[in-house]
Amino acid sequence: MNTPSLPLLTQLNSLFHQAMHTVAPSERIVSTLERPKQSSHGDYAYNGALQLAKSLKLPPREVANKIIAALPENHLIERCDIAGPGFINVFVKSSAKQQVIQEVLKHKDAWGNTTLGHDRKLLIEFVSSNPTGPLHVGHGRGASFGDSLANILQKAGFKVSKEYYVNDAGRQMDILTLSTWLRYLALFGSKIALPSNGYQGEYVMDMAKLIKDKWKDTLYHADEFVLLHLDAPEEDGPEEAVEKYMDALIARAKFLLKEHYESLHQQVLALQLKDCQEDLQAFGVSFDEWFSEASLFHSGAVKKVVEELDQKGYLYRQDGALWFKSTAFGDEKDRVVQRENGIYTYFASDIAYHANKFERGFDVIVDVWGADHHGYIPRVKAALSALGYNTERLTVPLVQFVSLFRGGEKVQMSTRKAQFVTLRELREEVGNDAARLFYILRKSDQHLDFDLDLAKSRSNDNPVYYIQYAHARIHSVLSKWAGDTDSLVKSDLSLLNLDHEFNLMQLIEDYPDIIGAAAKDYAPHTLAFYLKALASELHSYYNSQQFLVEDESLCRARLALILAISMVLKDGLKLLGVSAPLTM
RNA sequence: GUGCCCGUAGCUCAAUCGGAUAGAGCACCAGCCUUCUAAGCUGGGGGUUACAGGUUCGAUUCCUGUCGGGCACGCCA
Repeated sequence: MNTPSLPLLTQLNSLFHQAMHTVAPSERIVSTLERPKQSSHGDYAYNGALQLAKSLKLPPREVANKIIAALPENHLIERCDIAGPGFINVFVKSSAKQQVIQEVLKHKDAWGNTTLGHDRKLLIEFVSSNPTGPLHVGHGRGASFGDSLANILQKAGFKVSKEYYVNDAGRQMDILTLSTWLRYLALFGSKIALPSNGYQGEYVMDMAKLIKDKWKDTLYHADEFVLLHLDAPEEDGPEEAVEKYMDALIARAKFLLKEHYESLHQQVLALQLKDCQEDLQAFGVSFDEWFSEASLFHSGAVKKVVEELDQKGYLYRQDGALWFKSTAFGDEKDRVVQRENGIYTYFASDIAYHANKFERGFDVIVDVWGADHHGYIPRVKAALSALGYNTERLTVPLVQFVSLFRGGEKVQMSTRKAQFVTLRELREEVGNDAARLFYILRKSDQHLDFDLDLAKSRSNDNPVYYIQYAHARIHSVLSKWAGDTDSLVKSDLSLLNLDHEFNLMQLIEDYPDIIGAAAKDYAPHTLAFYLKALASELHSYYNSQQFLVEDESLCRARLALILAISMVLKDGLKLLGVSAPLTM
């Protein structure tokens, strides 16, 4: 029966599925219809005959004939041609193509929703930068990618939770706390230099000032007490000595500050987290959960998960440390979970964290990581396998590095010297919309060359404006028309028979499949390219035809089409975190 | 040295998880505003998909090797 709310492609696939079943009841061919590259090859092409030919021991073109003959009665297909080695080229009736406009106008921003996810619970973790300093442009890519992907997955029918893993335990936080304290002491005239492996950024001094304002001299200790029996290593000395000196300073801070150390630690963490949250919020990125690493220690989850691995016989002791036999699960070498000094490694808390993700009942778990962490994946999966979890439910899309270009020159960045461009600076320079879009304009696992000049340019070279302009143009026309847009759903769509118009109908017809493909491949860039193509076709149509024509029926039909396009543009941009202005 | 990723037009990148004649944008050349926004449109030239084999009806896509580039190889996170 006719079910108009199903996308055209779904209905056609169903017809061919039935035909295939008639021709070869025992075969299970999963071929689906595709858009051919050339329009002369029909609106859709089917390659099922090619796939079936071998097992039926018949020429493909003959099989194609049988399939066509077996197609059920329908009002969608105009005709089928057999072409090339045995493709079936399907030509769809105009009325079936025009129908999509009404569908979009009826469903509005629900057009494109798919049931791919089947309401499965999905957890996506991204950014998860150490709260030890401002987010930089690399984190921005992870934020843009993760948030856009989360939106797309949600539209594709998953129940999505977004999570940020806060590394609030461990040595890095201690180093930040100490760095802040030394800067604080300097405000009282201290001469102690910040070690080279401390945090050098200006934000550390800002925190120091803030803490001095708040706590006055509560945390002050004279240099001779801070440095008692401690010798600062030479500036270009061995790295090991510098690390040792840092640990000694941290121990000294804990000793001198007593319970105040923990307060300072908490204060520093809170300030950094707040900064990070505000930054991301302004970037249009929000999270459902900020998951604390420290909570895994406090709850005993880390200890528990290590004990469980031990009970299952996957741990052994060597050189004083506790090792996990990850080689038993395909990893290159075994990994330490507890150091000789009794402290758990980051790996240990990460096992506990991922076990926790599984225990919370997510069907699909997505970790968005920087590509430099790719070597870390096998050991996490190994540990989860050892604990009995199905690691096929965990996927780890990798996000590659970002290089900034200004005036054709690469902008030099160095974490060591704290010479990195922050996400905040980038947003201020190019704006949120350009930043969000440029980040996902490349496949995530490819290096990204971010052209700052292009992102700022108000020209046709800039894809952000190009897409937004298409949306604004449509609304400019609609506001000039000044009619009731809700009434356009009743337009006579059979009047739309130009090539441009059919091209546009085809594009908005494809929107659900684009969402599905982007969700399946974890590839938001697919959506960005689609929106560029849709904007391009709209601009082309705009230049070739007048919309506000005297013939009222034709005028309303064309307005219905462009209104539908504006809805898809707006929805797609929203998924990517980009605004859709009504005027520009 | 070992593992993972990548190599497509002069440049930046796509290519519907093996499909038909590999596509866009930039740059270059030639055109389009007394008409709904020219932040736009129309037309043109440009390729041995790094290289060599293999798998099959069919390969940019899958396999092997070579060359070239990136990343990772800690009791760091």
